Amino acid sequence: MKEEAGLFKILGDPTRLRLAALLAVQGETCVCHLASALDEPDYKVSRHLAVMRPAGLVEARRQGTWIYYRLSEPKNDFDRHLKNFLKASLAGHPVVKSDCERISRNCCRAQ
Amino acid sequence: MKEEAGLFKILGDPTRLRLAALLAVQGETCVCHLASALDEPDYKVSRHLAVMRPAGLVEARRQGTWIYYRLSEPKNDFDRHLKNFLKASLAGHPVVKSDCERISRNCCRAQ
DNA sequence: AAATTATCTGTATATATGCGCAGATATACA
DNA sequence: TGTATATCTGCGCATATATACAGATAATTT
Repeated sequence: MKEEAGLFKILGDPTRLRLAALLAVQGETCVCHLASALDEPDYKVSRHLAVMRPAGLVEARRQGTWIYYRLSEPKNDFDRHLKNFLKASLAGHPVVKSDCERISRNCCRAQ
Repeated sequence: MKEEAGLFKILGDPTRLRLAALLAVQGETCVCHLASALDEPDYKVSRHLAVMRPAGLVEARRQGTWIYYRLSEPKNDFDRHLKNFLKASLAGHPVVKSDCERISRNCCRAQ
């Protein structure tokens, strides 16, 4: 049960929950886009992603200077339920919606 | 978003997650049954319930010496999704199953 | 009224957590 | 090689959290 609780704990921080919701909605996104979406400093976003990563919540892929993060593919039933829950319960949330809109298209040279 | 994250945070402790799952499966249960189910001291269970209560996760009802706790009725879509998620993702969990079985029928005089 | 059972809480302690700054690392490009 | 951009991390600080013990409160029973 400790593992499941650990996932809840990680999502129990507003910044990390916003990141997870954003990734659930937007799919793979680079750090600078995530930071501009949340309007938070890059080091803060990076720190939180570094917490989510070893827990298996997100995975990263480097492409040149940028690092793209995405929600991990669910590895078991709990993960699957969790991912569905995140998307279903937060996709329509005002904060998530405005985070999506706030993604700056010129904070880095990607796309 | 702070409110939703707050709920995750509260469930991000193994003891509280077990309590929530147990209540989701068993329905209304008194503190001494919960404590015996989790095999944890009553004061510990009580403390954690006291954290869950003001967050609107659980509600309590006194009946004589005993206090029965139950998951609150969902007050919005997020709550509804959360409750479903808890039940769907944890009802079959080994820990939750054995917690259910460990509920002693003689730790107090209720039923 | 005293004893019993169930539940809660004040306090101390140890540990964990989030944050911001400054600097490090990595890649790309001129 | 030097510069710019993107990302990460060591560190110190302030705050939050979980736990255990002892004692408090509340309802019940004798």
